[in-house]
Amino acid sequence: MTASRVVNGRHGVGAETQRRVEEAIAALDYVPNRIARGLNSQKTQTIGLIVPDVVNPFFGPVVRGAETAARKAGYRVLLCNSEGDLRLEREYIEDLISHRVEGLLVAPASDHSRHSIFSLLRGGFPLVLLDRTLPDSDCDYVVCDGASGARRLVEHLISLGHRNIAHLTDADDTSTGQERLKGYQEALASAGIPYRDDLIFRTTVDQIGGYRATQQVLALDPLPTAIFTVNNMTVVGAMQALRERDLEVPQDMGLVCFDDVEHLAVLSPFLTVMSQPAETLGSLGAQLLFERIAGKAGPRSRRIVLQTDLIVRLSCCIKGGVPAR
Amino acid sequence: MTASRVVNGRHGVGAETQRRVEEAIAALDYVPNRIARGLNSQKTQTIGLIVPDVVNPFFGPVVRGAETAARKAGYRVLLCNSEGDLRLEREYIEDLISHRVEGLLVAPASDHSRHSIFSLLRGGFPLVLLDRTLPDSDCDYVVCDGASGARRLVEHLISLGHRNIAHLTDADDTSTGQERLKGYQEALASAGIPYRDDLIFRTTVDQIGGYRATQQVLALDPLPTAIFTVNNMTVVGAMQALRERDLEVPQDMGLVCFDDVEHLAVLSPFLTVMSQPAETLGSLGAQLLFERIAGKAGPRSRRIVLQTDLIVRLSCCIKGGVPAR
DNA sequence: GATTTTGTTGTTAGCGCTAACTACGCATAA
DNA sequence: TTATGCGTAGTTAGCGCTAACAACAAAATC
Repeated sequence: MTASRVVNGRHGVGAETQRRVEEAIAALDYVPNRIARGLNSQKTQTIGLIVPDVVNPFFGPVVRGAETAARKAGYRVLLCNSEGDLRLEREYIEDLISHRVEGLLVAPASDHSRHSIFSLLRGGFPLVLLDRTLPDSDCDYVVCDGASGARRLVEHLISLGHRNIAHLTDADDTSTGQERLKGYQEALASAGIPYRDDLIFRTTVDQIGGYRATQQVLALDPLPTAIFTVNNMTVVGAMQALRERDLEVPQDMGLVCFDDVEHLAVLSPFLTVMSQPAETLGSLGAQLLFERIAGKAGPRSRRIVLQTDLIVRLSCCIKGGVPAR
Repeated sequence: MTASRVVNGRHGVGAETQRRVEEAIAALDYVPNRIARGLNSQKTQTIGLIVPDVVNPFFGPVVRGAETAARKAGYRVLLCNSEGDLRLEREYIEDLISHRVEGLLVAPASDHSRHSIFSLLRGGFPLVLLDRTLPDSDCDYVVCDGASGARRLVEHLISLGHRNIAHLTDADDTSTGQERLKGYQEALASAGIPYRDDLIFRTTVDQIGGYRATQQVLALDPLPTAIFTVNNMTVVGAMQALRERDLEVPQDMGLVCFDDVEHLAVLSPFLTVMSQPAETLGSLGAQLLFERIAGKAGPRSRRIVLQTDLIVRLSCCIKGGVPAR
């Protein structure tokens, strides 16, 4: 007990005793066991963070933001890559609870994630959703304003003369996809351009999905003059498909997307994008979570919506104007 | 005890009893407590992973590789970003030990990391170094062959006619920097080009460091015809500095570096690079670590050196030949 | 029928820590 | 002197789990 007091810097230990304990600590290379401490305090100083993929240039900064905020709050982060897979996501959640994380930051795979998330976490377990919301959910989240972002992005295309804009998005089971589609529709509507269902291409929002969807776009006649892809992975696949067909961006096809990639932006300032504050999203999410864990949050769920930034580069600005199609 | 047997799927429980226990588990939303299990088994099913920065396009895949391998082995990963800071790195190691991780994967900040790493981990704690080795270290590691990679990269430049090649590297306190410099020197030597100390620019190997060092390069007279930067962050800064001075790559200056960036490679296949198998490095490191943890590894340290791939793109191939300087 | 075996269930203890409390010596106050 | 308070050190118990063992009934064996 006296040793415990010394380790935790509590008062009520004589100077001589303290010295002897410290001596023993040094001699034995003693490191306090947080596992044991956690067992009786029910505090593990650990949170779980589930993202689809750390390598995704959007989620990398999210992870860093969350981890840095966690460190500052004295917490460690158990990182999990769900690969956007519901089964894996569920397995991770279960396992993290078993590891007694004090809270969970989750960027859910899709709307269907709500089954695992809310069944496993019923009973007020501290949870903050990142990037995406879930239907019928009443919990804290931090997301970006996808509708406004998409609207501004598409308005930008329209202002350049584009009328015929394809949109590559997901299977309509994520809040991000739904919001961005909504923004796309709003922009068309306010410009008086009719919405055409055949310009929406649903796919997996990764590189290969973007590639395949773009192949479908390129089968259209007439071709659209621009493509708006739902995220940074899809746009890579789109670029591949365009290059294969010897179509130049922006001369033959305008191209814009959500998410900026920092390195890319410097090395090749090319894509016009809607940039999301990913690192802020991660650190704010962590902050909300720690407030929740500390019981300082109140019963109402807190919803933070971050604004996005339009970054205009070259991928849709055409000197000779938009091709007539 | 009987409940414990059911939870762990041990035999020796009657069918009826098992049913009743399972019923209770469901009714109570019972989730086994790994913390308590870990306390008496001394196994937490957890490893620590320390990298300078997950956002770095090299370390992202390392983390994913390690995490995926860990999941397959039934382990979770505590992720830490050391920011290349020795103090922070030390703090993390201490904390992870306190969290009783069963082993540690570390991409060390620099040669100086060995003080914290080996003082904290004396006594055979399972440890695998990633990406960089440490001087006087006798422990498992997985790295890439930096000397050979750098040599081939510089030989490529030389084969294109470059003779006057600047090299941006770090403060000579990382094995990666030392190896790559060695490769650079070897390539020059075997081509009979004298090594010039004034073409080596030491800096922090991040974007701003690359930027500043390149400004110094551009103060040379005559200018070198190509720059070889030690990694993917430095090259971004270099590109910035070149652009500010209206120097075109490759017409006015050749540019090559270590590390490929996947998205970038597709969106803008521009930089000639030496690509490192980052994800493999992470997953192999994790595998070595789990063998060590399981006691299957033997006392000898295992050293894995992965080969790198030269990817030739446009950033140093000049149609009109190398400018005479 | 007596003994052994087998299968099932329960008990005890301890992993390392700390909240809550007890014990005790010493100084101060009544 | 006795009562009171304070500062320091130590005891007990319990967090949730499981190894090791004990207990017991039913079944198999002698």
